[in-house]
Amino acid sequence: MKALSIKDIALKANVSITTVSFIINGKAKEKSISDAVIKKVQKIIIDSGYKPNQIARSLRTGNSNIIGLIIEDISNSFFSRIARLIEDKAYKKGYKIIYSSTENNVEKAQELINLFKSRKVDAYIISPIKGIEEDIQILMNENKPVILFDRNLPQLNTNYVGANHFVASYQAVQSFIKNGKQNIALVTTDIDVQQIIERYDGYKKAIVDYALPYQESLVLKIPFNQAEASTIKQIKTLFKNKEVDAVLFATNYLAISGLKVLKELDKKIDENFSVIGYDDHEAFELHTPSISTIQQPLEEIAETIIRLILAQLAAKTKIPDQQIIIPAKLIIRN
Amino acid sequence: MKALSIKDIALKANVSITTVSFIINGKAKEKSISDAVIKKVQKIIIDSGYKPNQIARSLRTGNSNIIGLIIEDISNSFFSRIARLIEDKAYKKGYKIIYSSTENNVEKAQELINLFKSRKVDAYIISPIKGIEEDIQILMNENKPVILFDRNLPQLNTNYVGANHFVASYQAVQSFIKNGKQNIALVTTDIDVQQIIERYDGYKKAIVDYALPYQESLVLKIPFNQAEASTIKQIKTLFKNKEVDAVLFATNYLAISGLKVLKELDKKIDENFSVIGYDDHEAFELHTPSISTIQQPLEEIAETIIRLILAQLAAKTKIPDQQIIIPAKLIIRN
DNA sequence: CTGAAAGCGCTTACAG
DNA sequence: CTGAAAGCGCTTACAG
Repeated sequence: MKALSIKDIALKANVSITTVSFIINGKAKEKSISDAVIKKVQKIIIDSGYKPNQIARSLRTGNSNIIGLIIEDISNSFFSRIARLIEDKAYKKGYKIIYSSTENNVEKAQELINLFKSRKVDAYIISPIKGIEEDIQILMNENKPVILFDRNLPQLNTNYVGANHFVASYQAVQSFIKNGKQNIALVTTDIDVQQIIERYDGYKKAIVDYALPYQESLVLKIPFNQAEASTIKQIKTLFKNKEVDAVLFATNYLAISGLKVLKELDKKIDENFSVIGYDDHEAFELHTPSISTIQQPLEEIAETIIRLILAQLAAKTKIPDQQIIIPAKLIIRN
Repeated sequence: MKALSIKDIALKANVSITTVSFIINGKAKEKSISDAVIKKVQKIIIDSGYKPNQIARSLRTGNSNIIGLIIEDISNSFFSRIARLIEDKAYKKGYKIIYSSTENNVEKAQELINLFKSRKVDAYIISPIKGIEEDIQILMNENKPVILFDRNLPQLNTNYVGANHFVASYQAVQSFIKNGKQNIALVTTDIDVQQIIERYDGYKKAIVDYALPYQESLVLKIPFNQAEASTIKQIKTLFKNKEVDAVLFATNYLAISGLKVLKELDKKIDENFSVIGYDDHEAFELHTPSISTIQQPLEEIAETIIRLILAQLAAKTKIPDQQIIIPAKLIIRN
């Protein structure tokens, strides 16, 4: 059973396909098609259940009403929540999302960009990784709207939407210090991206500002993509260091691993040992005791991304790129 | 800067676009193109960075190498994990995924199916909802591969991959009973889909088989899509019923809400009060005490879905639909 | 007020 | 061993 085409509709209605096309695209008035013809054609379209072939339309017009979303890992709740919000908002404006996970792998990210390019996506929302600067620059040269989020690539002059990680982690450490903590650890990843480096910088700056000794041994950089068992082992070693009286985790999954370690070690979170997580996670609030965390304003980030994208898509000429930094919020739970 | 087309490559290589097309599609040998020409054209393609326009290819061939994934909500970790696994496996076979969330809304699901249709996706993976039987039947009539997962639509004779929820919830209740529980509650949703009904049926059957009184008042059917605050209120009322000594939650998010209630009420999970969750969640293991749960074998489900899809896509003729029921696992943590 | 025709970038049956 | 041409289903400049 072959799908109907615009030709079939034109035939049934005894008009040209031009006329049908104008009516479908709401240009009937503008092209002064008679009301009678409009009515007739619309009825036939509805009765027959005809749906225009978007592929043909894309080939002709060069755009697709699809926005490509490239993220690190859809199964990470930070990304899946953002994806859902972006999807909702895009959908309301008539755009669909194609997404894919890079797994933090440069080759996969490049392939994805090429793939999206060959599918003629109208715009790109990318949580980028180091090493794809050039590919992104090419997109920009082709005048495609590109919005980076979560992570920025400082070499690039793109649109960027992200949280202020430096300030957030500074404040987290500050709150530890104000509660009398002296040996504050940071558990972070070894990936070399700005938003992770900022978290480290904020941590270090707070330590220094408050005249605490900076101790290299309290900073644990977990290799990205390693099995959780190894991560747990490394964190365990850190926690066995009796000095540590507070820990800031730089990502939610590291915090989860850390909490598992605490559970295994039967080490309590109390006035002698404090924990702050990142990006929030349902497990944080439920944990006994509840875990304080740094929350990125997901709704606001998604909203801003879509706003920028739509502005770019609507603009006839290139609008200046914007770097939008949104404050993250330290949620103290105890 | 316009993208290169096959014409540009043909021009540069001084051959016809037919020849270039054959080479791109690996039909050069079969069409006995000379090695010299193949080499020359391939070099030009690589040097120029030419990528075929997939939109044009799709229009011509009628397929897209895209699989449409329609789920309830990507931000639910059950779905985002499945999505990630499906994406990985599909990607390895050269297929991309477009996904979208239905939010359990029939109109949105219908729109999505139409949208995917108009984009000529090659196959559909759908976590369906009641009310789209007809739309799915139409896809099947058009001979498009369709795999339902998570939820089945019994009226339809489609491929289906899902866990055995009846047995799983039966076993959960059985384990409560063996531990001497007498007043076992079920917190479930009011959505009228098979996989939820099965969980209820398994619960009830176990109660009856073990000659416990079935108590309507211990079954809480939470309206889908209501604000969590209302859910919490309803669960709170249930828990204040002093009789309840065990609870089975039929979904992970209901269990999360339930755990929040227990925390608020300061009600302990111990030998007097047991809890089993569903679908697992990182918070379950971390919880104090750890929460037992029914785990669906995500990897196996994703693997099976992709296997069925690829078999269908490879088949010249329609292969019989299969209903594959995979056992779920009761994970006891305490 | 409406239509014939070109063209988007491919694939492939047919011809030589 | 290789190419000219039709056609996938649309949109739109042009003509009347």
